Amino acid sequence: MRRRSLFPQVVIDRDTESEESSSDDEEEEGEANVVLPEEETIEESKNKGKTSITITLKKVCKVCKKTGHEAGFRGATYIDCPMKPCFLCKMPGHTTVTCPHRVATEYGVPHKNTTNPLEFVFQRQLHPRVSPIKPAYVIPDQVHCAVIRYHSRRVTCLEFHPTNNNILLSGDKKGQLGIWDFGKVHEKTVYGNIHNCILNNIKFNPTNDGSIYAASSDGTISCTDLETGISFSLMNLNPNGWEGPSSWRMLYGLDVNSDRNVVLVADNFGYLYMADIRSNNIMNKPTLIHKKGTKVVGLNCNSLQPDLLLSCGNDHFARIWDMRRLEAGSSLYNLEHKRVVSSAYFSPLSGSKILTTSLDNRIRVWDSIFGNLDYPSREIVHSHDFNRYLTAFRAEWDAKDSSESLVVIGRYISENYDGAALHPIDFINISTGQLVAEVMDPNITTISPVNKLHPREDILASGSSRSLFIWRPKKLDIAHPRQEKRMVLCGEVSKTHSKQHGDKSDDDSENDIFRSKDNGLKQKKLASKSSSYSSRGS
DNA sequence: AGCCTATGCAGCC
DNA sequence: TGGCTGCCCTAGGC
Repeated sequence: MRRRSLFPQVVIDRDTESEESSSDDEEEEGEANVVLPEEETIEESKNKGKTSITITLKKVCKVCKKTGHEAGFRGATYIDCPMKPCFLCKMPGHTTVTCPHRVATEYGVPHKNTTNPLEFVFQRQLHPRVSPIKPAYVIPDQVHCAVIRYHSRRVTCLEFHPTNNNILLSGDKKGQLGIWDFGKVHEKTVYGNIHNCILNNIKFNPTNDGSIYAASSDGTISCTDLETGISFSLMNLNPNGWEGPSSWRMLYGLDVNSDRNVVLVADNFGYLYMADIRSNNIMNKPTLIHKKGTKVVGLNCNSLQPDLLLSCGNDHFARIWDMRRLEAGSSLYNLEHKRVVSSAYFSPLSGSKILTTSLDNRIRVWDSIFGNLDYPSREIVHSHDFNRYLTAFRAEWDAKDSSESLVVIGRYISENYDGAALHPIDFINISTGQLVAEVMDPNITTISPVNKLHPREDILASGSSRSLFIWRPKKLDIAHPRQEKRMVLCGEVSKTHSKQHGDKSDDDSENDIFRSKDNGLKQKKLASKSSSYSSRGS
Protein backbone atom coordinates (compact mmCIF):
# COMPACT_ATOMS: atom_id res chain seq x y z
CA MET A 1 0.00 0.00 0.00
CA ARG A 2 2.71 2.37 1.00
CA ARG A 3 4.78 1.64 -2.04
CA ARG A 4 1.84 2.25 -4.29
CA SER A 5 0.96 5.52 -2.64
CA LEU A 6 4.53 6.79 -2.79
CA PHE A 7 5.05 5.79 -6.36
CA PRO A 8 6.65 7.26 -8.31
CA GLN A 9 8.34 9.34 -5.63
CA VAL A 10 10.26 7.72 -2.83
CA VAL A 11 11.96 9.57 -0.04
CA ILE A 12 14.78 7.76 1.65
CA ASP A 13 16.35 8.70 4.93
CA ARG A 14 19.78 7.21 4.97
CA ASP A 15 21.89 7.01 8.09
CA THR A 16 25.34 8.32 7.24
CA GLU A 17 26.76 8.25 10.73
CA SER A 18 27.13 4.63 11.55
CA GLU A 19 27.03 1.18 10.05
CA GLU A 20 24.34 0.17 12.44
CA SER A 21 20.89 1.10 11.44
CA SER A 22 17.66 1.01 13.31
CA SER A 23 14.85 -1.27 12.29
CA ASP A 24 13.02 1.71 10.82
CA ASP A 25 15.94 2.44 8.58
CA GLU A 26 16.07 -1.08 7.39
CA GLU A 27 12.50 -0.86 6.43
CA GLU A 28 13.14 2.25 4.41
CA GLU A 29 16.04 0.63 2.72
CA GLY A 30 13.66 -2.05 1.67
CA GLU A 31 11.69 0.57 -0.15
CA ALA A 32 14.81 1.75 -1.89
CA ASN A 33 15.29 -1.62 -3.47
CA VAL A 34 12.83 -0.62 -6.15
CA VAL A 35 14.53 -0.70 -9.53
CA LEU A 36 16.08 2.62 -10.31
CA PRO A 37 16.30 3.27 -14.00
CA GLU A 38 18.35 5.98 -15.63
CA GLU A 39 16.19 9.02 -15.10
CA GLU A 40 15.87 9.14 -11.36
CA THR A 41 16.65 12.43 -9.70
CA ILE A 42 18.59 12.27 -6.49
CA GLU A 43 18.61 15.19 -4.17
CA GLU A 44 20.62 15.07 -0.98
CA SER A 45 20.45 17.39 2.00
CA LYS A 46 21.83 17.28 5.51
CA ASN A 47 19.06 16.81 7.98
CA LYS A 48 19.72 15.86 11.58
CA GLY A 49 22.84 14.04 10.48
CA LYS A 50 20.98 12.04 7.93
CA THR A 51 21.13 12.38 4.23
CA SER A 52 17.77 12.76 2.59
CA ILE A 53 17.48 11.47 -0.94
CA THR A 54 14.51 12.08 -3.16
CA ILE A 55 14.24 9.71 -6.05
CA THR A 56 11.82 10.09 -8.91
CA LEU A 57 11.22 6.71 -10.47
CA LYS A 58 10.35 6.24 -14.06
CA LYS A 59 7.71 3.61 -14.63
CA VAL A 60 9.01 0.23 -15.51
CA CYS A 61 7.42 -2.66 -17.38
CA LYS A 62 6.48 -5.29 -14.83
CA VAL A 63 7.39 -8.03 -17.27
CA CYS A 64 10.80 -7.08 -18.62
CA LYS A 65 11.69 -4.32 -16.08
CA LYS A 66 12.58 -1.98 -18.89
CA THR A 67 11.29 1.55 -19.35
CA GLY A 68 9.44 3.13 -22.22
CA HIS A 69 6.45 0.81 -22.15
CA GLU A 70 4.28 -0.99 -19.63
CA ALA A 71 2.49 -4.30 -19.87
CA GLY A 72 -0.89 -4.54 -18.26
CA PHE A 73 -4.54 -3.71 -18.58
CA ARG A 74 -5.75 -0.60 -20.33
CA GLY A 75 -9.32 -0.78 -19.29
CA ALA A 76 -10.40 -4.29 -20.17
CA THR A 77 -7.73 -4.81 -22.82
CA TYR A 78 -4.41 -6.28 -21.87
CA ILE A 79 -1.35 -4.84 -23.55
CA ASP A 80 1.54 -7.26 -23.84
CA CYS A 81 5.15 -6.51 -23.15
CA PRO A 82 6.64 -6.00 -26.63
CA MET A 83 9.98 -7.38 -25.53
CA LYS A 84 8.58 -10.87 -25.09
CA PRO A 85 7.36 -13.35 -27.69
CA CYS A 86 3.67 -13.22 -28.46
CA PHE A 87 1.73 -14.28 -25.40
CA LEU A 88 -0.69 -16.25 -27.56
CA CYS A 89 1.27 -18.06 -30.28
CA LYS A 90 4.69 -17.75 -28.56
CA MET A 91 6.35 -16.47 -31.72
CA PRO A 92 8.62 -13.40 -31.57
CA GLY A 93 8.08 -10.22 -33.51
CA HIS A 94 4.56 -9.29 -32.49
CA THR A 95 2.23 -9.27 -29.50
CA THR A 96 -1.18 -10.75 -28.83
CA VAL A 97 -2.93 -7.67 -30.15
CA THR A 98 -1.47 -8.14 -33.63
CA CYS A 99 -1.17 -11.91 -33.52
CA PRO A 100 -2.70 -13.45 -36.66
CA HIS A 101 -4.12 -16.21 -34.48
CA ARG A 102 -6.09 -13.87 -32.32
CA VAL A 103 -9.78 -13.54 -32.73
CA ALA A 104 -10.47 -10.07 -34.01
CA THR A 105 -12.55 -8.25 -31.46
CA GLU A 106 -12.29 -4.66 -30.57
CA TYR A 107 -10.15 -4.06 -33.63
CA GLY A 108 -12.86 -3.93 -36.24
CA VAL A 109 -15.19 -6.84 -35.88
CA PRO A 110 -18.21 -5.89 -33.84
CA HIS A 111 -19.22 -8.08 -30.97
CA LYS A 112 -22.81 -9.11 -30.90
CA ASN A 113 -24.43 -10.80 -28.01
CA THR A 114 -24.11 -14.50 -27.56
CA THR A 115 -27.45 -15.41 -29.09
CA ASN A 116 -25.88 -16.60 -32.31
CA PRO A 117 -22.65 -18.50 -32.62
CA LEU A 118 -20.00 -15.92 -33.32
CA GLU A 119 -18.36 -16.03 -36.69
CA PHE A 120 -14.81 -15.10 -35.94
CA VAL A 121 -12.31 -17.27 -37.70
CA PHE A 122 -8.90 -18.13 -36.43
CA GLN A 123 -6.52 -17.58 -39.34
CA ARG A 124 -4.68 -20.75 -38.67
CA GLN A 125 -5.87 -23.54 -40.90
CA LEU A 126 -3.18 -25.74 -42.24
CA HIS A 127 -5.20 -25.80 -45.47
CA PRO A 128 -6.49 -22.28 -45.82
CA ARG A 129 -8.18 -22.97 -49.15
CA VAL A 130 -10.65 -25.30 -47.56
CA SER A 131 -13.54 -23.03 -46.87
CA PRO A 132 -14.88 -23.38 -43.36
CA ILE A 133 -18.15 -25.23 -43.15
CA LYS A 134 -20.32 -24.32 -40.26
CA PRO A 135 -22.38 -27.27 -39.12
CA ALA A 136 -25.54 -26.64 -37.20
CA TYR A 137 -23.94 -27.09 -33.86
CA VAL A 138 -26.13 -26.49 -30.88
CA ILE A 139 -24.12 -24.45 -28.44
CA PRO A 140 -25.05 -24.24 -24.75
CA ASP A 141 -24.38 -20.55 -24.51
CA GLN A 142 -26.35 -19.35 -21.53
CA VAL A 143 -25.95 -20.02 -17.84
CA HIS A 144 -28.97 -22.01 -16.79
CA CYS A 145 -28.10 -22.65 -13.18
CA ALA A 146 -25.09 -22.50 -10.93
CA VAL A 147 -23.70 -23.28 -7.54
CA ILE A 148 -21.55 -20.39 -6.45
CA ARG A 149 -18.63 -21.12 -4.17
CA TYR A 150 -19.74 -24.71 -3.94
CA HIS A 151 -16.28 -26.10 -3.41
CA SER A 152 -13.91 -24.91 -0.76
CA ARG A 153 -11.02 -24.87 -3.23
CA ARG A 154 -10.82 -24.61 -7.00
CA VAL A 155 -12.61 -27.20 -9.10
CA THR A 156 -10.30 -29.72 -10.74
CA CYS A 157 -12.56 -32.15 -12.59
CA LEU A 158 -16.13 -32.78 -13.68
CA GLU A 159 -18.02 -35.89 -14.69
CA PHE A 160 -21.63 -36.42 -15.77
CA HIS A 161 -23.55 -39.38 -14.49
CA PRO A 162 -23.73 -42.14 -17.14
CA THR A 163 -27.48 -42.69 -16.80
CA ASN A 164 -29.01 -39.94 -14.69
CA ASN A 165 -29.01 -36.88 -16.91
CA ASN A 166 -29.11 -34.35 -14.10
CA ILE A 167 -26.23 -35.46 -11.94
CA LEU A 168 -22.86 -33.75 -12.12
CA LEU A 169 -19.87 -34.87 -10.10
CA SER A 170 -17.03 -32.52 -9.31
CA GLY A 171 -13.71 -32.74 -7.59
CA ASP A 172 -11.59 -30.00 -6.07
CA LYS A 173 -8.06 -29.17 -5.06
CA LYS A 174 -8.75 -30.12 -1.48
CA GLY A 175 -9.89 -33.60 -2.44
CA GLN A 176 -13.59 -33.06 -1.92
CA LEU A 177 -16.19 -34.71 -4.09
CA GLY A 178 -19.33 -32.83 -5.08
CA ILE A 179 -22.54 -34.45 -6.23
CA TRP A 180 -25.00 -31.98 -7.67
CA ASP A 181 -28.47 -32.65 -9.01
CA PHE A 182 -28.77 -29.62 -11.26
CA GLY A 183 -32.29 -30.65 -12.18
CA LYS A 184 -33.32 -29.91 -8.63
CA VAL A 185 -30.81 -27.13 -8.29
CA HIS A 186 -30.66 -27.21 -4.51
CA GLU A 187 -29.83 -30.89 -4.20
CA LYS A 188 -26.14 -30.91 -3.64
CA THR A 189 -23.78 -32.94 -1.57
CA VAL A 190 -20.13 -32.63 -0.74
CA TYR A 191 -18.08 -35.49 0.61
CA GLY A 192 -14.97 -34.13 2.24
CA ASN A 193 -13.45 -37.14 3.89
CA ILE A 194 -12.48 -39.26 0.91
CA HIS A 195 -9.21 -37.60 -0.04
CA ASN A 196 -7.01 -35.04 1.60
CA CYS A 197 -5.49 -33.37 -1.42
CA ILE A 198 -6.18 -32.74 -5.09
CA LEU A 199 -8.82 -34.93 -6.64
CA ASN A 200 -7.43 -35.19 -10.14
CA ASN A 201 -9.89 -37.40 -12.01
CA ILE A 202 -13.23 -39.15 -11.53
CA LYS A 203 -14.56 -42.17 -13.43
CA PHE A 204 -17.75 -44.13 -12.95
CA ASN A 205 -17.67 -47.81 -12.19
CA PRO A 206 -18.90 -49.42 -15.44
CA THR A 207 -20.57 -52.24 -13.59
CA ASN A 208 -22.32 -50.06 -11.01
CA ASP A 209 -23.19 -46.47 -11.79
CA GLY A 210 -23.83 -45.81 -8.12
CA SER A 211 -20.13 -45.87 -7.42
CA ILE A 212 -17.11 -44.01 -8.72
CA TYR A 213 -13.35 -44.18 -8.77
CA ALA A 214 -11.25 -41.14 -8.04
CA ALA A 215 -7.51 -40.55 -8.32
CA SER A 216 -5.89 -38.12 -5.94
CA SER A 217 -2.56 -36.48 -5.25
CA ASP A 218 -2.73 -38.12 -1.84
CA GLY A 219 -1.63 -41.24 -3.70
CA THR A 220 -4.85 -43.21 -3.39
CA ILE A 221 -7.62 -44.37 -5.66
CA SER A 222 -10.92 -44.28 -3.87
CA CYS A 223 -14.03 -46.21 -4.69
CA THR A 224 -17.03 -44.32 -3.35
CA ASP A 225 -20.70 -45.16 -3.05
CA LEU A 226 -22.47 -42.01 -4.20
CA GLU A 227 -25.51 -42.53 -2.03
CA THR A 228 -23.78 -43.11 1.26
CA GLY A 229 -20.42 -41.47 0.67
CA ILE A 230 -18.78 -44.56 2.07
CA SER A 231 -15.52 -45.24 0.30
CA PHE A 232 -12.56 -47.52 0.42
CA SER A 233 -9.08 -47.21 -0.99
CA LEU A 234 -8.48 -49.38 -3.98
CA MET A 235 -4.85 -48.39 -3.92
CA ASN A 236 -2.56 -46.45 -1.63
CA LEU A 237 0.87 -45.58 -2.91
CA ASN A 238 1.97 -43.84 0.27
CA PRO A 239 1.33 -46.47 2.93
CA ASN A 240 4.06 -45.07 5.15
CA GLY A 241 2.78 -41.53 5.05
CA TRP A 242 4.83 -38.45 4.33
CA GLU A 243 8.52 -39.14 3.94
CA GLY A 244 9.38 -36.06 1.94
CA PRO A 245 8.52 -34.79 -1.53
CA SER A 246 10.94 -37.06 -3.33
CA SER A 247 9.04 -40.18 -2.35
CA TRP A 248 5.46 -38.94 -2.10
CA ARG A 249 3.44 -40.39 -4.93
CA MET A 250 0.52 -38.60 -6.49
CA LEU A 251 -2.06 -40.12 -8.77
CA TYR A 252 -3.22 -38.08 -11.75
CA GLY A 253 -4.33 -39.97 -14.87
CA LEU A 254 -7.30 -42.29 -14.40
CA ASP A 255 -9.49 -44.35 -16.68
CA VAL A 256 -11.50 -47.54 -16.57
CA ASN A 257 -11.26 -50.25 -19.19
CA SER A 258 -14.64 -51.96 -18.98
CA ASP A 259 -13.73 -54.74 -21.39
CA ARG A 260 -10.82 -55.77 -19.27
CA ASN A 261 -12.45 -54.79 -15.97
CA VAL A 262 -9.45 -52.76 -15.03
CA VAL A 263 -8.92 -49.39 -13.38
CA LEU A 264 -5.82 -47.67 -14.68
CA VAL A 265 -3.99 -44.88 -12.88
CA ALA A 266 -0.68 -43.14 -13.35
CA ASP A 267 1.53 -41.25 -10.94
CA ASN A 268 3.91 -38.31 -10.84
CA PHE A 269 6.99 -40.48 -11.40
CA GLY A 270 5.99 -41.85 -14.80
CA TYR A 271 4.39 -45.13 -13.70
CA LEU A 272 1.16 -46.85 -14.63
CA TYR A 273 -0.77 -49.00 -12.15
CA MET A 274 -3.74 -51.26 -12.69
CA ALA A 275 -6.36 -52.73 -10.39
CA ASP A 276 -8.97 -55.37 -11.07
CA ILE A 277 -12.52 -54.06 -10.64
CA ARG A 278 -13.97 -57.37 -9.51
CA SER A 279 -11.34 -58.48 -7.05
CA ASN A 280 -10.09 -54.98 -6.13
CA ASN A 281 -6.60 -56.41 -6.38
CA ILE A 282 -3.65 -54.51 -7.76
CA MET A 283 -2.40 -56.19 -10.87
CA ASN A 284 1.17 -56.67 -12.06
CA LYS A 285 4.00 -54.39 -11.24
CA PRO A 286 3.87 -50.72 -12.10
CA THR A 287 4.99 -49.96 -15.64
CA LEU A 288 7.13 -46.99 -16.56
CA ILE A 289 5.16 -45.36 -19.36
CA HIS A 290 6.66 -41.87 -19.40
CA LYS A 291 10.06 -40.44 -18.68
CA LYS A 292 11.10 -41.52 -15.24
CA GLY A 293 10.33 -38.92 -12.62
CA THR A 294 7.77 -37.04 -14.69
CA LYS A 295 4.09 -36.66 -14.07
CA VAL A 296 1.58 -38.65 -16.12
CA VAL A 297 -1.49 -36.40 -16.12
CA GLY A 298 -3.82 -38.25 -18.44
CA LEU A 299 -4.94 -41.76 -19.32
CA ASN A 300 -7.61 -42.65 -21.87
CA CYS A 301 -8.83 -46.02 -23.06
CA ASN A 302 -10.04 -46.40 -26.62
CA SER A 303 -13.74 -47.19 -26.47
CA LEU A 304 -13.71 -49.14 -29.72
CA GLN A 305 -10.44 -50.96 -29.40
CA PRO A 306 -10.05 -51.95 -25.76
CA ASP A 307 -6.44 -52.90 -26.27
CA LEU A 308 -5.43 -49.32 -27.01
CA LEU A 309 -4.40 -46.96 -24.26
CA LEU A 310 -3.42 -43.33 -24.55
CA SER A 311 -1.32 -41.50 -22.00
CA CYS A 312 0.10 -38.01 -21.74
CA GLY A 313 2.28 -36.10 -19.38
CA ASN A 314 5.02 -33.73 -18.44
CA ASP A 315 7.66 -35.33 -20.61
CA HIS A 316 6.02 -33.48 -23.53
CA PHE A 317 4.63 -36.66 -25.07
CA ALA A 318 1.34 -38.36 -25.57
CA ARG A 319 1.90 -42.07 -26.03
CA ILE A 320 -0.19 -44.88 -27.46
CA TRP A 321 0.08 -48.31 -25.91
CA ASP A 322 -1.06 -51.84 -26.62
CA MET A 323 -2.54 -53.20 -23.41
CA ARG A 324 -1.41 -56.68 -24.39
CA ARG A 325 2.19 -55.61 -24.34
CA LEU A 326 2.64 -53.03 -21.66
CA GLU A 327 6.24 -52.55 -20.75
CA ALA A 328 8.61 -49.64 -20.51
CA GLY A 329 9.58 -48.35 -23.93
CA SER A 330 7.07 -50.47 -25.83
CA SER A 331 4.69 -47.68 -26.83
CA LEU A 332 3.22 -47.96 -30.32
CA TYR A 333 3.46 -44.24 -31.01
CA ASN A 334 4.93 -41.23 -29.29
CA LEU A 335 3.21 -37.98 -30.13
CA GLU A 336 5.71 -35.23 -29.62
CA HIS A 337 4.77 -31.81 -28.24
CA LYS A 338 6.76 -28.69 -27.45
CA ARG A 339 5.65 -28.54 -23.87
CA VAL A 340 3.65 -30.41 -21.25
CA VAL A 341 0.65 -32.30 -22.61
CA SER A 342 -2.21 -31.63 -20.23
CA SER A 343 -4.71 -33.91 -21.90
CA ALA A 344 -5.06 -36.49 -24.67
CA TYR A 345 -8.32 -38.13 -25.67
CA PHE A 346 -9.34 -40.59 -28.36
CA SER A 347 -12.32 -39.41 -30.35
CA PRO A 348 -15.43 -40.79 -28.65
CA LEU A 349 -17.18 -42.52 -31.56
CA SER A 350 -14.63 -43.86 -34.01
CA GLY A 351 -11.66 -43.75 -31.67
CA SER A 352 -9.51 -42.96 -34.70
CA LYS A 353 -8.60 -39.37 -33.84
CA ILE A 354 -6.67 -38.01 -30.91
CA LEU A 355 -7.12 -34.57 -29.41
CA THR A 356 -4.30 -33.16 -27.31
CA THR A 357 -3.88 -29.97 -25.31
CA SER A 358 -0.37 -28.75 -24.68
CA LEU A 359 0.99 -25.84 -22.71
CA ASP A 360 2.57 -24.50 -25.89
CA ASN A 361 -0.84 -22.91 -26.51
CA ARG A 362 -1.82 -25.39 -29.19
CA ILE A 363 -4.59 -27.90 -29.55
CA ARG A 364 -3.54 -30.74 -31.81
CA VAL A 365 -5.51 -33.32 -33.71
CA TRP A 366 -3.82 -36.55 -34.68
CA ASP A 367 -5.58 -38.70 -37.26
CA SER A 368 -4.75 -42.37 -37.53
CA ILE A 369 -6.85 -42.90 -40.67
CA PHE A 370 -6.45 -39.83 -42.86
CA GLY A 371 -3.05 -38.98 -41.57
CA ASN A 372 -0.20 -40.67 -39.84
CA LEU A 373 0.69 -40.29 -36.23
CA ASP A 374 4.14 -38.91 -36.92
CA TYR A 375 2.74 -35.40 -37.08
CA PRO A 376 -0.51 -33.81 -36.01
CA SER A 377 -3.01 -33.39 -38.81
CA ARG A 378 -3.90 -30.00 -37.38
CA GLU A 379 -2.54 -27.51 -34.90
CA ILE A 380 -4.81 -24.82 -33.56
CA VAL A 381 -3.33 -21.92 -31.65
CA HIS A 382 -5.40 -21.28 -28.56
CA SER A 383 -4.67 -19.54 -25.29
CA HIS A 384 -4.56 -22.04 -22.47
CA ASP A 385 -1.04 -21.78 -21.13
CA PHE A 386 -1.18 -20.49 -17.59
CA ASN A 387 1.07 -19.61 -14.72
CA ARG A 388 -0.19 -20.97 -11.43
CA TYR A 389 -3.27 -21.33 -9.28
CA LEU A 390 -5.38 -22.74 -12.09
CA THR A 391 -6.49 -26.21 -13.04
CA ALA A 392 -4.91 -27.26 -16.33
CA PHE A 393 -7.07 -26.67 -19.39
CA ARG A 394 -8.18 -29.74 -21.34
CA ALA A 395 -9.78 -29.66 -24.76
CA GLU A 396 -12.59 -32.22 -24.79
CA TRP A 397 -14.69 -33.80 -27.51
CA ASP A 398 -18.42 -33.41 -27.85
CA ALA A 399 -19.53 -37.04 -27.71
CA LYS A 400 -22.85 -36.07 -29.34
CA ASP A 401 -21.22 -34.76 -32.49
CA SER A 402 -21.25 -37.57 -35.03
CA SER A 403 -18.66 -35.81 -37.16
CA GLU A 404 -16.19 -35.81 -34.27
CA SER A 405 -15.23 -32.23 -34.94
CA LEU A 406 -16.64 -30.13 -32.10
CA VAL A 407 -14.40 -29.50 -29.15
CA VAL A 408 -14.71 -27.36 -26.05
CA ILE A 409 -11.96 -25.65 -24.05
CA GLY A 410 -11.75 -22.66 -21.73
CA ARG A 411 -9.64 -19.67 -22.73
CA TYR A 412 -6.94 -18.18 -20.55
CA ILE A 413 -6.48 -14.71 -21.95
CA SER A 414 -9.38 -12.37 -21.58
CA GLU A 415 -11.20 -10.51 -24.27
CA ASN A 416 -12.68 -7.06 -24.07
CA TYR A 417 -16.42 -7.64 -24.25
CA ASP A 418 -18.14 -4.30 -24.13
CA GLY A 419 -15.64 -3.03 -21.63
CA ALA A 420 -15.43 -6.13 -19.49
CA ALA A 421 -12.44 -8.43 -19.45
CA LEU A 422 -13.99 -11.89 -19.66
CA HIS A 423 -12.54 -15.32 -20.24
CA PRO A 424 -14.80 -17.22 -22.64
CA ILE A 425 -15.27 -20.92 -23.11
CA ASP A 426 -14.44 -21.74 -26.71
CA PHE A 427 -16.14 -24.19 -29.04
CA ILE A 428 -13.81 -25.08 -31.85
CA ASN A 429 -14.37 -27.04 -35.03
CA ILE A 430 -11.16 -29.03 -35.19
CA SER A 431 -11.68 -30.10 -38.80
CA THR A 432 -11.60 -26.49 -40.00
CA GLY A 433 -9.88 -24.71 -37.14
CA GLN A 434 -12.84 -22.39 -36.90
CA LEU A 435 -13.93 -20.90 -33.63
CA VAL A 436 -17.57 -21.89 -33.66
CA ALA A 437 -18.62 -20.04 -30.53
CA GLU A 438 -17.16 -18.25 -27.57
CA VAL A 439 -19.40 -18.48 -24.58
CA MET A 440 -19.26 -16.20 -21.60
CA ASP A 441 -21.41 -14.59 -18.95
CA PRO A 442 -20.68 -11.08 -17.71
CA ASN A 443 -21.08 -12.31 -14.15
CA ILE A 444 -18.34 -14.89 -14.50
CA THR A 445 -15.15 -12.92 -14.35
CA THR A 446 -12.90 -15.80 -13.43
CA ILE A 447 -11.31 -18.27 -15.82
CA SER A 448 -13.16 -21.51 -16.60
CA PRO A 449 -10.49 -24.13 -17.17
CA VAL A 450 -12.71 -27.15 -16.45
CA ASN A 451 -15.41 -27.93 -18.96
CA LYS A 452 -17.47 -30.99 -19.73
CA LEU A 453 -20.09 -31.48 -22.41
CA HIS A 454 -23.05 -33.63 -21.49
CA PRO A 455 -22.85 -37.02 -23.23
CA ARG A 456 -26.51 -36.98 -24.26
CA GLU A 457 -27.97 -33.50 -23.89
CA ASP A 458 -27.09 -30.02 -25.13
CA ILE A 459 -25.58 -29.05 -21.83
CA LEU A 460 -22.20 -27.72 -20.85
CA ALA A 461 -20.89 -27.93 -17.31
CA SER A 462 -18.08 -25.59 -16.41
CA GLY A 463 -15.98 -25.21 -13.32
CA SER A 464 -14.56 -21.79 -12.57
CA SER A 465 -12.67 -21.21 -9.39
CA ARG A 466 -14.86 -22.74 -6.66
CA SER A 467 -18.12 -22.55 -8.60
CA LEU A 468 -20.01 -24.76 -11.02
CA PHE A 469 -22.16 -23.62 -13.91
CA ILE A 470 -24.64 -25.40 -16.14
CA TRP A 471 -25.07 -23.89 -19.59
CA ARG A 472 -27.90 -24.59 -22.01
CA PRO A 473 -28.71 -23.22 -25.44
CA LYS A 474 -30.45 -19.92 -25.12
CA LYS A 475 -33.34 -20.92 -27.34
CA LEU A 476 -34.12 -23.87 -25.09
CA ASP A 477 -34.04 -21.64 -22.09
CA ILE A 478 -37.05 -19.71 -23.35
CA ALA A 479 -39.19 -22.58 -22.18
CA HIS A 480 -37.45 -22.39 -18.84
CA PRO A 481 -36.90 -18.70 -18.17
CA ARG A 482 -34.00 -18.01 -15.93
CA GLN A 483 -35.06 -17.48 -12.39
CA GLU A 484 -33.28 -16.40 -9.28
CA LYS A 485 -34.03 -19.76 -7.76
CA ARG A 486 -31.70 -21.37 -10.23
CA MET A 487 -28.71 -19.83 -8.57
CA VAL A 488 -27.50 -21.36 -5.39
CA LEU A 489 -24.97 -19.72 -3.17
CA CYS A 490 -22.82 -22.01 -1.10
CA GLY A 491 -20.88 -20.85 1.87
CA GLU A 492 -18.04 -22.80 3.31
CA VAL A 493 -18.50 -26.51 3.24
CA SER A 494 -17.57 -28.38 6.35
CA LYS A 495 -14.25 -30.13 6.24
CA THR A 496 -15.47 -33.60 6.82
CA HIS A 497 -18.84 -34.37 5.41
CA SER A 498 -21.77 -32.15 4.72
CA LYS A 499 -25.06 -32.64 3.02
CA GLN A 500 -26.79 -29.51 1.89
CA HIS A 501 -30.40 -29.52 0.90
CA GLY A 502 -32.45 -26.41 0.30
CA ASP A 503 -30.10 -23.87 1.74
CA LYS A 504 -31.60 -20.72 3.15
CA SER A 505 -29.32 -18.63 1.01
CA ASP A 506 -31.22 -19.74 -2.07
CA ASP A 507 -33.49 -16.76 -1.87
CA ASP A 508 -30.74 -14.29 -2.64
CA SER A 509 -31.16 -12.35 -5.80
CA GLU A 510 -29.05 -13.32 -8.74
CA ASN A 511 -26.85 -10.27 -8.52
CA ASP A 512 -26.20 -10.74 -4.87
CA ILE A 513 -25.23 -14.29 -5.47
CA PHE A 514 -22.72 -13.45 -8.12
CA ARG A 515 -21.23 -10.62 -6.16
CA SER A 516 -18.17 -11.88 -4.45
CA LYS A 517 -14.98 -10.37 -3.18
CA ASP A 518 -13.20 -11.59 -6.23
CA ASN A 519 -15.81 -10.17 -8.55
CA GLY A 520 -15.49 -6.77 -7.04
CA LEU A 521 -11.77 -6.67 -7.50
CA LYS A 522 -11.96 -7.77 -11.05
CA GLN A 523 -14.60 -5.32 -12.05
CA LYS A 524 -12.52 -2.53 -10.74
CA LYS A 525 -9.82 -3.60 -13.10
CA LEU A 526 -12.28 -3.33 -15.95
CA ALA A 527 -13.08 -0.34 -18.03
CA SER A 528 -15.62 2.15 -16.86
CA LYS A 529 -18.14 0.95 -19.40
CA SER A 530 -19.38 -1.75 -17.13
CA SER A 531 -22.87 -0.29 -17.28
CA SER A 532 -23.32 -1.93 -20.66
CA TYR A 533 -22.76 -5.16 -18.80
CA SER A 534 -26.33 -5.72 -17.86
CA SER A 535 -27.63 -5.20 -21.35
CA ARG A 536 -25.75 -8.25 -22.55
CA GLY A 537 -27.42 -11.57 -22.59
CA SER A 538 -30.83 -10.17 -21.85
C1' DA B 1 -8.10 -1.22 0.05
C1' DG B 2 -3.89 -2.81 -0.80
C1' DC B 3 -0.59 -5.90 -0.09
C1' DC B 4 1.47 -10.46 0.43
C1' DT B 5 1.86 -15.17 -0.31
C1' DA B 6 0.72 -19.69 -1.00
C1' DT B 7 2.15 -22.59 -4.87
C1' DG B 8 1.96 -32.34 -3.76
C1' DC B 9 3.97 -25.79 -10.60
C1' DA B 10 6.70 -25.62 -14.99
C1' DG B 11 10.42 -23.88 -17.23
C1' DC B 12 14.82 -22.38 -17.52
C1' DC B 13 19.50 -21.29 -16.52
C1' DT C 1 20.43 -30.95 -10.95
C1' DG C 2 18.66 -27.26 -7.95
C1' DG C 3 17.40 -23.06 -7.28
C1' DC C 4 15.22 -19.19 -9.02
C1' DT C 5 11.41 -16.88 -11.43
C1' DG C 6 7.07 -16.19 -13.20
C1' DC C 7 2.63 -11.54 -18.43
C1' DC C 8 -4.03 -11.57 -18.39
C1' DC C 9 -4.16 -16.69 -13.00
C1' DT C 10 -6.99 -17.42 -7.39
C1' DA C 11 -8.31 -17.24 -2.49
C1' DG C 12 -7.37 -15.96 1.87
C1' DG C 13 -5.33 -13.43 5.35
C1' DC C 14 -3.34 -9.29 7.42
